[in-house]
Amino acid sequence: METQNTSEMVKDIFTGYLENKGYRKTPERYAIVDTIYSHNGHFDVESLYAQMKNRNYRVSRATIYNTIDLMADAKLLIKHQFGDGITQFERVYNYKQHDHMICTQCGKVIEFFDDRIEDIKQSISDSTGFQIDSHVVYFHGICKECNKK
Amino acid sequence: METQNTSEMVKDIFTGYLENKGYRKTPERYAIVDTIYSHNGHFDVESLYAQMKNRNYRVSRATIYNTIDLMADAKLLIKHQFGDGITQFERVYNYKQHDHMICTQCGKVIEFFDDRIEDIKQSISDSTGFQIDSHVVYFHGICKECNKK
DNA sequence: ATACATGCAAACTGTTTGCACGAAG
DNA sequence: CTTCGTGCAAACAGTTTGCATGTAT
Repeated sequence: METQNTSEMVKDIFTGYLENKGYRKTPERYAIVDTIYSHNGHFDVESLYAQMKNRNYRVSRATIYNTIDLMADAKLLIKHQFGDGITQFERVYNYKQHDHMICTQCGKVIEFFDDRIEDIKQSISDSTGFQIDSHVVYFHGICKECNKK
Repeated sequence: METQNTSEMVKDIFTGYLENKGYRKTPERYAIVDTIYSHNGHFDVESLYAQMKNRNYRVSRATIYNTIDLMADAKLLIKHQFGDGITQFERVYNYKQHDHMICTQCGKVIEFFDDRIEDIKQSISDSTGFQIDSHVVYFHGICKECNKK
């Protein structure tokens, strides 16, 4: 099962990260990693907190913030600020590279993919000496549905 | 003088926008537009507020927020959230189209330009029916200087 | 046994809101 | 004269911080 594998892989990467940095392997941290990797979409801290409550995990918001930072550092998730004021996150390991279009009318976020972005990263990196680890691309505009109205 | 022209053009666009929307032409709004277009770089609300105080303009933060929203709507500025929690803005009219690289180590923001991004926008727009008005591209990584250390 | 991580609540910060006053139309 | 915009301060929301307790090492 593919999901199973991803989940295991992520746990291993995270364990390696913690060991490497000398951080402790607490059950709370693993519970958070697990919950995040149990679904694909974007999420914010508040809904993650609610979801973990539902699963009967007892973790505080502070620990969620802390663990999210660790995961971002370990390249297991990425932070988004689409402009509505709420910071969103999404898992990044083994999930198809993609970018986002945001409708300025209805707020919908649509994913798209274009591999020319990798080419651009390569050449900018080559010409500037800036080592590019990750990227974020947002296209703002009016989605198909809103445009019909 | 080129700056003079830009400033005049922007004022005209803004006036047209206000008239079109039926909003009032208040001195505070023009003072804010003027101050923003008196420099090029990124800025946040707090530093703009301070700068206007120095110029002896009396405007409240609330009015700054309000006017910034109008300018964004009029496509005279763009909003950035580079990830440090502070929302930054930058003028956009008659300023070379560019994007940003953010050093995750020292926080530096470097501008770069690549016109292939326009090609991508075009083809994504064609294939999805999403009307793309503007874009934001962030490359995250380690800048040349930090990489030397 | 010794820090480090957690939970909780209080503190903090950037932004929004409500209201009375002032000015644009 | 009417209504919208402003200034001010209070409210708000998301995030960070401090401290006592718990627990991984």
